Parts: sequence; structure tokens; C-alpha cells
Amino acid sequence: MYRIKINDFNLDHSLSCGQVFRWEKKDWWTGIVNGAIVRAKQEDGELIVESSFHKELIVDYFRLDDDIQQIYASIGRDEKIASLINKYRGLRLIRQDPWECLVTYMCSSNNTIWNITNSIRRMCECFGNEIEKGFYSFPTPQALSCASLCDMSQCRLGFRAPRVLKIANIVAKGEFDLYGIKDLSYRKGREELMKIEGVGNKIADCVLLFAFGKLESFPVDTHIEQIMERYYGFNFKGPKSRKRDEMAEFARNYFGKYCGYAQEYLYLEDLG
DNA sequence: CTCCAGGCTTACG
DNA sequence: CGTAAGCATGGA
Repeated sequence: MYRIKINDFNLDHSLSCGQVFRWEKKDWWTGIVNGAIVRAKQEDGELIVESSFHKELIVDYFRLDDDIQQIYASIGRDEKIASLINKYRGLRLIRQDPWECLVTYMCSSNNTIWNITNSIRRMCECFGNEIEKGFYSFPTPQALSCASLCDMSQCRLGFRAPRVLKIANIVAKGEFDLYGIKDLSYRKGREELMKIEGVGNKIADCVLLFAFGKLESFPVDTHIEQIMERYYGFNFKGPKSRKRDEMAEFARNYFGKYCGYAQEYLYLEDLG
């Protein structure tokens, strides 16, 4: 167990803003990072962590070395976003594992958060390893590539199941360099991710933001769409897909290179 | 019953 | 090219 002194970090906001799906709060927050249990809680401006990992990995996972003051100054373009920064101060992006992030957000398409959470939990129980009683690792590409559609049916992914199995097979065979995307630019990484069946611009943006730390990514979903309409008077008439493209472009120009952080504050506000 | 949920693919003009 | 239906599943 160790303590990390850290300003402008809020563990509750960071873990309950919808970016991660597998952390649970009792007294401590409990989650699985890189296949091992991590417990964390926050007391008196200190982050208390119980984990077999070194402190550096935890700092990296919670992005505690981000210069959040500079980010706030950069995205704080008006009093609306400034009030959200104030309201949810300390919400930080989390550096997720790319594979888990990819599969999780592939499951998110046309789905509810409740359904996504349950599907992911079932996948971990069926195809992951039990690390500790009741806690399972996220299934590796290899583990999923051994599964059949029939095996997967109990996870209730619906039409997403064959897409997940397909990319699991491709990654397991080493035919898609998922982890190599971290070295690509935002645009190039997006191009690569969108070659995956079941990954369009929104899911690619989520993976680029939550796993690869491309902060210029601004995923637009129904929640962001609604709050951007409320906050910034977006009333683009036309098909949904074009409307979302316009919003993302606007946000990149308006909030700047850290717009991914702005997205998370807007998203949490819309979750309520 | 119908509609919608952190969208994407396919097909049609 | 750009746009609309269809898609599993489950809750409101």
C-alpha cells in the first residue's frame, strides 16, 4: 500500500464518468489493471493505492502527471465549460489497455451503458481468468479467438459478437498491430482503427482518447450531441452522421488540442 | 406495443 | 458520392 499526494485529482469523478466499465466502489474502489487487482481510495488530498504495481504505473494509469492546470486553461474557453471544470474538478482521463478498450467500445454501439457493463462482465467471467474470488481478468485476444459464436451467445453481445470474435482472431494471429497505434498520429491511428469491422469514427475516437491518449479526439455520441445542443446551440439540420462530424470539428477548433478532456466533462454533465 | 440505447454496415439513389 | 434501413438485446 502506498499514498500519492496529488492536487486536482478526483477519483470518484474519474471512475464514474463513464469512461471505464469495470471499476466498482464499495468502501474502496476495486478494479483490474493489466490483469491484476488494484484497490484505491482518496483521503485528504491523497490517493491511497493497494496494488502489486509500482507507483509509476498507477501514476500513468490515472494520468496524474498530466499538467491539468494547463489543460483547464486551454479548454476553458467560456463560462459554461469553466463551470463544469469547477463542478467536476479533478476528473482525469484514464489510460486504458487498448485491447480492453477496443472491445468495450465495440460493444457500446447502439447499446445502453447498463447492457455494455453486463456484457463485458459476462465476457470476463466466461473467457477471462479468475484472479481473486469474483474478480476476473479481461479475456485476451487469444482466449476470445478460441471461442465460438455459440460460446459467446451467453454474453448477449447481439450483432456485435461476430465482430468481436473476428478482431480477436486477427489480433491473436498478429495480423493487426493494435498496440502500434500509439506511435501513430491521431488521424493515421483513426484510419487504422476504422479498418476494423464494427469500428466507425465514434468508436475509433473513443479508443484513441481512452487508450492511446490522443487528447485531440472528441467522440460524439447521443449524450455529447444533446449537451452540445443545450450548451452551444447546435441546431444542425440534417442526417445524424453529418451532424456529429460537424460537432467534432467544431469542438476541435473551439476547445483546442486538449478537447478530449472537455468531452469528458461535458459527458459527465449529461449523465447527470 | 413502440421507441431508444456511448453506432456501424450495407444497400440504394 | 450522401443517406436511410437493419441490426440483437433489454428497459422504459
